[in-house]
Amino acid sequence: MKNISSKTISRVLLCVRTLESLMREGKITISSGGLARITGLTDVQIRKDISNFGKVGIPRVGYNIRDLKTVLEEFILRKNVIRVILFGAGNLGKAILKYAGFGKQKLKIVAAFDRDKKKSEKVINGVKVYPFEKALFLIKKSTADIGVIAVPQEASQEVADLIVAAGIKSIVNFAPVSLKVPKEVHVRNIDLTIEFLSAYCDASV
Amino acid sequence: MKNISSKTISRVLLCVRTLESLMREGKITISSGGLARITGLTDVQIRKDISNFGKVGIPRVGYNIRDLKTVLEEFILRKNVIRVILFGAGNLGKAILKYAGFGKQKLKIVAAFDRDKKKSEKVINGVKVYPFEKALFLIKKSTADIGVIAVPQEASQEVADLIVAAGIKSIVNFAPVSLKVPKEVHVRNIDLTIEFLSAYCDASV
DNA sequence: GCAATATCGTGAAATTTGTAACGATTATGC
DNA sequence: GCATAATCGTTACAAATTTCACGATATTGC
Ligand SMILES: NC(=O)c1ccc[n+]([C@@H]2O[C@H](COP(=O)([O-])OP(=O)(O)OC[C@H]3O[C@@H](n4cnc5c(N)ncnc54)[C@H](O)[C@@H]3O)[C@@H](O)[C@H]2O)c1
Ligand SMILES: NC(=O)c1ccc[n+]([C@@H]2O[C@H](COP(=O)([O-])OP(=O)(O)OC[C@H]3O[C@@H](n4cnc5c(N)ncnc54)[C@H](O)[C@@H]3O)[C@@H](O)[C@H]2O)c1
Repeated sequence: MKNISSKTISRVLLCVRTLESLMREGKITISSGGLARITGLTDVQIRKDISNFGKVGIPRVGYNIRDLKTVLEEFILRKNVIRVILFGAGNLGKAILKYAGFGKQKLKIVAAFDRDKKKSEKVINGVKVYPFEKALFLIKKSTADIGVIAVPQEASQEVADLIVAAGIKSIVNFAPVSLKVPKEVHVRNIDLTIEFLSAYCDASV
Repeated sequence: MKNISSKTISRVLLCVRTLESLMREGKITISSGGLARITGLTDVQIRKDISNFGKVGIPRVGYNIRDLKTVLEEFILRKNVIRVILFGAGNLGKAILKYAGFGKQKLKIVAAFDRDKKKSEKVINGVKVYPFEKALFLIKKSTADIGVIAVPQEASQEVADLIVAAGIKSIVNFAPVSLKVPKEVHVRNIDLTIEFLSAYCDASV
């Protein structure tokens, strides 16, 4: 398969989300132009992204929504359940644990860890919060696909090291710190401060 | 001034965050190579980004941390306080309200709104949560720079329309919905589902 | 059945973004 | 003071990404 760029992946996931929403509305087909109007992407971009995965469209008709969703998901997700492990059950971690929307997609939070005894040993929205000390042992037994870091910045590198040691290859990092990880491990940083400031700057600069 | 791309802005904000951290450590100067090692960017990219804003560096020495930070902030932030208005004081909204880190940067949450009577009329971390009905009136009086949407997806377009009506030009949208806004309004979408899935796909596809 | 038309898929052109190379400049050590 | 070395700023080059243009194809209406 061709190398799919990170930008393409984000756009395709946006399309998948939109296709799901169209399915819920009972729609059967959608054109690249229609998807473009909803998502804010361009029609050509959508067709080109889709063309990475084969020929799914029907000229003069567009795409069958269910088929397109299936094809896109098969190529980029390729698993029915993507297993997430969460570090830090503080303000942000709890919001993530309580969010029902992940399950509707293929994301499943399989465990959470917190160093604070008052927070661990609880169950939030069906997910058990374990004490941090047990993390390495438990993670190694149950392979996870993604590690999410929602701990204070001082602890974030230590947690990243543990995630790497457990053999997990994807990290989502909410701490405002640039993590050091081996190059085969992929980190996606979400620093909300930077996101907010970028939103402001993009509009004003 | 030249047109600064959105990517440059994100990188510069990352550098500013790093410079702050270096200042706290008591460092005085840093080279582009040093910044590159910490941030994961490349030294050339950093020098090129900085060159958008003038000549701040000293050959053979690098950059004075305080000076560089000042120059970068002056050019891209240009305000001492960036005022944020938050919609939705649910799980995510509360996490945002309780986060102390925004204030250390120049972000200030000036008001929050929630439709649920049980949540409004409270004060969280010094920020008052108002009932949603009062939003348009209150926002128009106190101009804000950014509107943050942390309401359920059904309500997100309605809230976006209100933010637009209040004359705010930047939106950060956490709802998994593509908003319709006039083209002069800038939307930054943060769909955590897509972020998590992207992190997984980037590492595996 | 056939012309008309909407839409797909795609190679080529244009634009944007990132990289490499290198002269210019300043501190350091002798 | 002068050679040396580190680092900046910038120009030229390369790679990635987006946009354009258009041929191919399936449906619709007559
Ligand atoms: N809340 C926000 O809106 C927000 C915004 C921007 C950035 N962040 C960043 O996200 C991270 C989490 O923020 P928060 O507001 O949830 O903080 P928080 O203090 O509410 O929660 C952090 C949790 O991590 C736990 N913890 C500490 N060390 C740990 C370890 N080694 N392993 C497991 N758990 C550990 C703490 O006990 C605590 O429960 C921070 O790095 C913060 O800078 C948060
Ligand atoms: N929590 C997460 O980790 C997470 C993850 C991904 C996406 N999201 C998205 O973020 C948004 C918020 O998520 P949440 O978990 O905080 O949901 P939540 O249900 O906990 O909170 C939503 C809040 O918005 C309020 N609200 C409803 N309509 C409103 C209106 N018109 N104006 C003001 N307030 C209104 C509700 O009363 C509620 O308090 C949702 O769109 C969700 O899909 C959240």
